[in-house]
Amino acid sequence: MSMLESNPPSSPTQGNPAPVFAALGDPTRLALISRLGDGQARSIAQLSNGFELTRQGVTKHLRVLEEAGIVASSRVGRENHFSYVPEPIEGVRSYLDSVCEQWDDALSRLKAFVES
Amino acid sequence: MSMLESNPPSSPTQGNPAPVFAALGDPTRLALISRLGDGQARSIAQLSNGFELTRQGVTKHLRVLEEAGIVASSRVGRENHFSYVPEPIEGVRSYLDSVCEQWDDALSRLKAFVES
DNA sequence: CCTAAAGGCAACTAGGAGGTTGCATAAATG
DNA sequence: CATTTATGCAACCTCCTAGTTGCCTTTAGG
Repeated sequence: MSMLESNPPSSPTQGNPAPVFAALGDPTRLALISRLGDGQARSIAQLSNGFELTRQGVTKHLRVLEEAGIVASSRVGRENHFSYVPEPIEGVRSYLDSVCEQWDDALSRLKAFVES
Repeated sequence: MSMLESNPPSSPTQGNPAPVFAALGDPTRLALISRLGDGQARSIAQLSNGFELTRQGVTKHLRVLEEAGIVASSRVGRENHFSYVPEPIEGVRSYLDSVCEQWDDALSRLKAFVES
C-alpha cells in the first residue's frame, strides 16, 4: 500500500490564515519559496544547494510548506519535485489587505472626528 | 532607573519579514490584532475578555506582538495600554506582494513561451 | 491605612520546532 | 548484478512556545 497521495484531509487552503503565517515565519522557508516562486519545480537535492543545512533539514522545511499548502510535491522517477502553489499566499495577502484596510478606515474616522 | 522605553535594539521593523510572520502565526494573536486594528488602545484586562486564556497567557501573546513591533505598550496609571502599530504588517504585506508579483511574472513568461 | 483592581515576575509543565545522524529503500547506470 | 544518486524513516537532542499557577508590587478609592 503506497498511499502517497497528498494527505489532503489535514489542512488545505482553509480560511484559516494562522497556519500559513506560521509556515512563513522562518527565513529558510522564505528562501525556499523565493526559489520556487519562478514557477519551476525542483528536486530536494537541488533545493538543498545553497543552504547550510543537511538535506534532511531542508526536507523538513519542505514538508512544513507542503502541509500549509504553499508547495506541492510529485514523484518523478527517483526524484521528488516540489513546486509553488500560489493560493495560500494569495489568501494571507488578502487577509493582510483587510487588516490594513481596517486600520485605514480607523484613521479616516479619527481624522474626520478631529476635523469636525 | 525605569528603563521601559521599548527595548529597541532587539528587532524593530527590520527588513526581515520572518519574525513578523512568526508573530502572525497564531490565531489568538490574529484575534488580538483584529481587536486593536480599530486604532483604540486597550488594557490587558480588557483584551483578556473573550479569550479562554488566563490573563498571563494573553500577556505573553501581547509581548510576542510587541517584540515583533506589531503593537506598542504604554503605562497609563496602573493600566498597560496596547495599541496597534501598522508598519510591520504593511511591510510583510508588501513582501507578499513581491512574491505574488514574481509568480505572476513567471506565469506571463510561461504563457508567452507557450503562445510563441 | 486598607482593600480591591491591574499587572509584573518567576517557576514549572508539556509539547512542538529545528536540526542532526544513521540506516534502509528505490531508481538510474554501466 | 553492483553502484551511485536521491530519498525516506526513525531516533535523538536542544530550545522555544503556549499555557498554567502562585506570589509580589503598584495604584485607585474610600
